[in-house]
Amino acid sequence: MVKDNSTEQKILDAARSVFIQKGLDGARMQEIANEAGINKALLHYYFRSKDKLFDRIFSEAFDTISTGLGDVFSRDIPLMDKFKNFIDLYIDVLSKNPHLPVFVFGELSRNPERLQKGIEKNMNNIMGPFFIQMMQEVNLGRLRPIHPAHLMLNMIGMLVIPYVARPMIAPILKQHLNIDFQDILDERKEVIYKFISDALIIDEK
Amino acid sequence: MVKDNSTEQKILDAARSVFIQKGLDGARMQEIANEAGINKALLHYYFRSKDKLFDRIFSEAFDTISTGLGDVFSRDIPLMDKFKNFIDLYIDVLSKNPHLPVFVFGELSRNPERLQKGIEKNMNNIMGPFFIQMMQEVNLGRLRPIHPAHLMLNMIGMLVIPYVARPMIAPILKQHLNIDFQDILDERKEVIYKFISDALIIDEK
DNA sequence: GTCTATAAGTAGATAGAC
DNA sequence: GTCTATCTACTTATAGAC
Repeated sequence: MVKDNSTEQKILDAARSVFIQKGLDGARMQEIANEAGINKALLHYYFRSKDKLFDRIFSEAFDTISTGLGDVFSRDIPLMDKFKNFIDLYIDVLSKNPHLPVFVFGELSRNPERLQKGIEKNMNNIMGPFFIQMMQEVNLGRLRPIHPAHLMLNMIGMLVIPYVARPMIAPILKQHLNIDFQDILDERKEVIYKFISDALIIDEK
Repeated sequence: MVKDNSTEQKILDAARSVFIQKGLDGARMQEIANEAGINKALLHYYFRSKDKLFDRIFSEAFDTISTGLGDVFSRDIPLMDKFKNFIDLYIDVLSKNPHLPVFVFGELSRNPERLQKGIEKNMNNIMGPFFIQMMQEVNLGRLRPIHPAHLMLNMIGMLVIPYVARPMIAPILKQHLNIDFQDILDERKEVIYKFISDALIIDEK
């Protein structure tokens, strides 16, 4: 993540930290300057305005959160392996960037025009073949029928929810059941894959 | 929702609308005053400060989003019926308040101390019996084993994700597959219930 | 209760020295 | 490139008339 110790890089690291924690409206240029160990004027020297600096951070975050959707689903492997790879990859990304979903979804909901154009073009080549592959498995009687869009929603929901709802759920689990949320997080990969396998795969006994 | 046309109620309606759309930091007292058809001074007359007004709105939102967790799970009915009731209730709440999850999760992630104390106490009476009921079904060989905490995460994730990620997913579905997101939303109740049924229930053929 | 006017503080952004 | 000092605009909050 950290390329070097140049001022620009220090600014980006500080901006990332502050923007993701406080959001566009809650972030202060002064705080970013402090965290970068410089002053406000230098921020404006490198990035003309708060909005421009934010755009940079948001684009980066958006790229991170849409990682793998392309790579994983375009590989020529069995469907369930795609799901497994997707789950593993996504949990790894999220565990390294736990606040990313709230940040991206929040800023996107207040300003949907931020949606990047790049993603959409790449999608065409991915979604088509993936949908066809799912239809085939269904027709072969190996998968219970479900619309691919719903399945993707289900997977993404199960993947993202622990990070999004953590401040709400972690205290409840701890207080009433003495469960550490981190233990739950550690089990998510296996649990989610098993859950969708059980839901999808038709047992042929 | 609207009790009467009193000034206080007009303020609360306006504040709810603005705060949920823009968040605490993005909201402006002037905008709330405009939307309520009054001036800023009157806002401070009714609610001493922006923070106090926000607290009121957030508490209300938090109550709404934690609706039913109690009612549904404490009723003495079969486990799968509880899930079905929970899904139906939650989707109804969300379809009437589609921006609530992003709002609550966002504000809570920036300020976890907002978590209400009330919820936690009620939880004790609910979670215990529900967990026991699940264990029994598992021991009877009717449900595939899964930790109740994971199951709840899975359900909540699948329920909430369409509303949270809508600005990101809706354009993709529309552009590449010509699917209206509203059609997906209309199918969620049935899809989610079927998905968890297929995942949980052991077929006894 | 409701208004106008204004105070007090803070934000992003720039000027200009070094 | 980096700094200090400052401008301008905006925001919450209050004072005080009606």
